Amino acid sequence: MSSNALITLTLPDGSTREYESGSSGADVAASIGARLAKAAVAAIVDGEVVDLSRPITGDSSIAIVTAASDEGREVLRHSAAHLMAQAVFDLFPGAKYAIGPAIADGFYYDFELPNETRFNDADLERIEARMRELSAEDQTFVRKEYDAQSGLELFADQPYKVEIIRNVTAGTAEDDDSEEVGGDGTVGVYENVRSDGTVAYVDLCRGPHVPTTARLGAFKLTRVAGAYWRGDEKRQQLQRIYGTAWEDGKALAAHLHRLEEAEKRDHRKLGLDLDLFSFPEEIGSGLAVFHPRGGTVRRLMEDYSRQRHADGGYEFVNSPHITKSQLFETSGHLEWYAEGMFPPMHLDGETDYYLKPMNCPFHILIFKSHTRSYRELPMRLFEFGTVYRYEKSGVVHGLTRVRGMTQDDAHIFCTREQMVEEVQRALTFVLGLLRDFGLDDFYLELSTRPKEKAIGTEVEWDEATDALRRAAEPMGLDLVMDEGGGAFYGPKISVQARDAIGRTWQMSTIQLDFQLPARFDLNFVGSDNDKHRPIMIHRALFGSIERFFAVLLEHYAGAFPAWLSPVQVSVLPVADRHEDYASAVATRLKTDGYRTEILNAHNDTLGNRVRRAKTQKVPFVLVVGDEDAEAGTVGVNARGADTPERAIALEEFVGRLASQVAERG
RNA sequence: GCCGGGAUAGCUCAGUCGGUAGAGCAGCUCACUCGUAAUGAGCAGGUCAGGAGUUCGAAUCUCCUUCCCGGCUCCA
Repeated sequence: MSSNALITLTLPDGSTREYESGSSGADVAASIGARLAKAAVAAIVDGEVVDLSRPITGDSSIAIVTAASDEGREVLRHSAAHLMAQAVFDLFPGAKYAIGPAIADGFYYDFELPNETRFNDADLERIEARMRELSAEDQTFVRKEYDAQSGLELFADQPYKVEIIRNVTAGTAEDDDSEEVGGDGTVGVYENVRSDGTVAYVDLCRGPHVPTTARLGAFKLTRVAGAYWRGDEKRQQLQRIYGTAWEDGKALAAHLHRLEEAEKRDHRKLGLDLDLFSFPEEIGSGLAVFHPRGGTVRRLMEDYSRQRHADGGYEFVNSPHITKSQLFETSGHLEWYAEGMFPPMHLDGETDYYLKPMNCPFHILIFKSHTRSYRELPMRLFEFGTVYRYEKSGVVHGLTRVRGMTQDDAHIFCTREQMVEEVQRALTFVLGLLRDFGLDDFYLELSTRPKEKAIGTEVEWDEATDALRRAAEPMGLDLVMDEGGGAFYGPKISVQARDAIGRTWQMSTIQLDFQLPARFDLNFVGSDNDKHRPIMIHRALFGSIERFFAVLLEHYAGAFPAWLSPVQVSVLPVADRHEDYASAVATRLKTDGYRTEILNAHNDTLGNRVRRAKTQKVPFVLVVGDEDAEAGTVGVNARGADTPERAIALEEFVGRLASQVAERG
């Protein structure tokens, strides 16, 4: 093809332009405008994101990627990971590098340092400073392609790169490898080239990258962490450095600001500030106590849940916290789940006792206490069951990951014919319940048979998994697969909820189980007078009350809706002489069951008391003075309202509060 | 469990070179009695997470334990 052959490129707006064959994205950007050329970091040619410098040799569609786009930021972050690795090599000679992808909001790179050296926080500053120097050198990212053999030679002293190349060429690539190498057998390599033409850094990489390191400025290294090679705890632990990178300083600052805002919602901080719960060191890791205010919220959650379960056809049961080991031997927990259990209590001359990590075996025994008829099915047994799990020390986290928790747990015993309908019914039930608590953005996840820890046959698992899928599909929600994520006894559907700032939380789980009924030899008498084996559905809707509490706390940033607020109304007399009236107002509210406190004038100014109530995120602050005592009114300062209202008739306020609470607002 | 970082008053934090601790807020008392996000003064509050070691002397240096934070793995 001659150098002046023309190609036709189609721009995103549908217009076409002609260029010389071999023109690059950079040429196209420059021909459109100087500003675009400056902002460009990559190009999308026929749907594929490529380097700006990649020559285009045929008619194509093209879009210029600027840094301020999702694709652009990904390129930026991936390039920043290379820059970081280069800085690490400069400062830590002999380092080995593994993988360094872009991730949500940032990037990381995994390293192995010689002599078991570890990065510390001070190293992050040095590495970041070195990155800035390298960025200032304006090194060019240059793509090269090699065959596999040359690639292996090039990275001969880099065992992780060698493993990646071998995997790709052997066709056994793992997911991460596609970040690094193209799928066509060629090994893509990027070099960072200095202005004098020398090569400063080489990496195995699919790309694309920004044109030069000077494009990378708005970045920050955030933390250092251990990470297992291939995410496998049986393999080498590497040193991972996380960073974030953005199109400009303003976007970086905005990101850091978002992190700060999310920190303000942290349930651990809010739990302290609002006096809801604590984790006394004396009790032990992952074991919470709920204070009166937190206890109130929890009671309200439980009360509402009980009412819904009663309406939903559940029967209430109760079971102890400990049991003889035999029960968990029969259930398979001691074989499959022992590492999640607290060690046993040894009693002289008796069998061992265990704290329960799950409620299911107990509910099974309740089912088994009689001969059951098909007429009793589906039997739905519900309990707020407190369980204890020996979580590994590094995973305990606030209320979302604890060692003692209460599940809103139920086990549904039903026939094979009923199971799809029962799962569907449970899904509908949970979505309604979660919506009542103010969550309304969901998707579903279907977790399948674990690779190693699973009981039962493939056929049973397939049937159970298929039943869950059939139940989930009509819900009209996205269904995401989670291969290998099921429990040891059955697959599960989990409901994932997005909160007010877009984070997702695993809430409810619904599991279908053919195994435990068999292990416990459960049966019921059918209409044919024969024995049949029931199916079991395990389901917890809040997940755990502790976790759900944390999710709500973060979702609402501590400002619980009025129906859940530990204190719904604070009554503030303007001066001591209004105490009697304030007391009368409070009594009136308490008569209707509203949680009301009085903040008296003694020792404290009105302004400060308003502040205290507002800080505690009380939904309604009532200020009562001479005019109110005279007229039977209140001043209403509603949470979130711009200005307080004056002279509202007490009964009018009560009505307003009543309707808000009734609507669970 | 693994890697990194931590623990000083109820909370947030300061504490220099190793010489046994300090502030603000919260609490209590008194004064003030006030109409919508911090009135003033005073008082009290600490085995510096726990233990061992080094030292004439440890909040400070070393080791162990507990607990917390950020990740990895795991998970409701």
